[in-house]
Amino acid sequence: MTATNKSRPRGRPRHFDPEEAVATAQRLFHARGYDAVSVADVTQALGINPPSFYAAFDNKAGLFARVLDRYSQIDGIPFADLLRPDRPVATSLAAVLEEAARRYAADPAASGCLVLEGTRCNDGDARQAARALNVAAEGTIRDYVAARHPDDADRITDFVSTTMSGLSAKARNGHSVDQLLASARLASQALAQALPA
Amino acid sequence: MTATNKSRPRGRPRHFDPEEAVATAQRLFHARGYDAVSVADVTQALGINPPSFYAAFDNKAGLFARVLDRYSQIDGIPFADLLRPDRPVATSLAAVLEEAARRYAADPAASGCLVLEGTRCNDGDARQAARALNVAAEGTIRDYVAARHPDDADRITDFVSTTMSGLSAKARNGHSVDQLLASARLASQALAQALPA
DNA sequence: GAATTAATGTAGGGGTCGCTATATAAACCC
DNA sequence: GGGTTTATATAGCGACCCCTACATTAATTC
Repeated sequence: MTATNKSRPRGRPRHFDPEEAVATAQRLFHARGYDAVSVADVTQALGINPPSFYAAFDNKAGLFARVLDRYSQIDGIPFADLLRPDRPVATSLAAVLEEAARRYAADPAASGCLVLEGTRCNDGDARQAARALNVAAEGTIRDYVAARHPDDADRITDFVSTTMSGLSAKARNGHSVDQLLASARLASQALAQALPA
Repeated sequence: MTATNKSRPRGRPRHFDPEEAVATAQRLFHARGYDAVSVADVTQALGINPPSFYAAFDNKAGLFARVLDRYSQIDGIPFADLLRPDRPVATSLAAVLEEAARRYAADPAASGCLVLEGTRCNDGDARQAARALNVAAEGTIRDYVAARHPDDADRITDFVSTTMSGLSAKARNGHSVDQLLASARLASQALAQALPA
């Protein structure tokens, strides 16, 4: 499967797979939020003891950073695919919002956006890691908009980001996919109006 | 000032004013969020000891309920004033969003909406208290919209609520009043388009 | 005055938090 | 085998969490 068949490293071999561990931790963090997941929760879910955890991930925020990277690469919104230069900016942004609506409510056990929710946790390091990814995503959006609507890039990006934050928050408060989609489409109407093709 | 001059009650008189205490606690909760404020933080800010706190407010969530009531009566958005029957529904809702944008970023030390942020904390009782107020506010909006646009009331309410959640989240992440106002106005464009006067 | 009522201050219980010191176990190389 | 390296398991530290038992103080009523 995922066997990396190099000659084994020196000391005692690991009893668990760090990649699987990150995936498991992602589930926990996404379900309950960073603050509500304790290191004990993680170690128990992994069937390991605290020293193994700290040897592999340094600390709780370190694990969260790994989780955020995995999330943005695997489960995050594929901005590169959606922000296409061959169609109107408003159309691409509408696709982003629609994709957000679908993903944020797709799994009731992991609602909302892990990054956006992470930007609001009570741990400074974890919050900063999430904010960095959030800033990067906003930068991607802003650059895309600026290429054709330079004067509107900032406020359009703010609006899209604000809407996504709202969608994530409402997903966590129980809104269904249909409800989120309806809100996303209403927001997209504003974009279509503000960004004439 | 606020002296309620009735004949004093029986036992030893209180050393602190519960109303002032609620106001102080509101500041703390609004600044840091429910989870990040400890009972020790509150008692220290009030200059009292834990037993006095628990005698007056039962527990931390009990204090938060008092704070939420005070907030929604004094610092919350005045829906009754803004949702006026003498102007277009979309205009009233735009006024609500604009008011939210202004309030959420007015005080950098108390950004966002205390109720909306409270609906996402990690304490069940506190969360439920906040959600009850949120549900009530959404009901007010829904009833107002339904009077003239019954078929659109649900989705419009969802959209307004989602936008407010986004504004609150972004306020807490550092967006300025101007940024929030711009986003609120873009959202209002969608409302104007969806709800013809 | 004595009895009653209620809020106070002191002190700490019981629990969870993130994290670690220490010793042991399991692989490697020679 | 012996020596080295690395991950493990056991056990627990110090800090903080929400909350409370208990004796004391300050007001009332009688």
